[in-house]
Amino acid sequence: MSLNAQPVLTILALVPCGKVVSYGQLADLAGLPGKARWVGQVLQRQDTTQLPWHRVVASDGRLSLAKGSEGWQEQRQRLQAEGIILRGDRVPMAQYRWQPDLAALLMLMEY
DNA sequence: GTGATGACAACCC
DNA sequence: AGGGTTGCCATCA
Repeated sequence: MSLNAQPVLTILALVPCGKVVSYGQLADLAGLPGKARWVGQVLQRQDTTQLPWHRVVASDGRLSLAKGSEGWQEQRQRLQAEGIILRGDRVPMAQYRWQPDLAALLMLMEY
């Protein structure tokens, strides 16, 4: 049986504007520790047009798309549009990493 | 079953 | 900072 991407998509939808999460962090929050790469596959396959897909970056703050590619540029632009200031080609994770608050955690327990 | 692939991550020079 | 290595794991050919 293949894994269910729903939890990942559900949690991604909770990431607030101006904040980002890493693939591994998203996997952890979805109750799938160690499946960071799989999260990447999900974002690539699913229709993310209604989700904040651009708020998912690598653990070191880089955008996991070919540097200079179309998608890379769009993600970069979207992040900046939310007030995120990139340093070089990276997002300063210490400053912008999303830390779910109590309210968010309670929401996660609902589904 | 097996090997290759990738929108990952943690190390180690 | 930049580059290479290793571990990881679902998919797919």
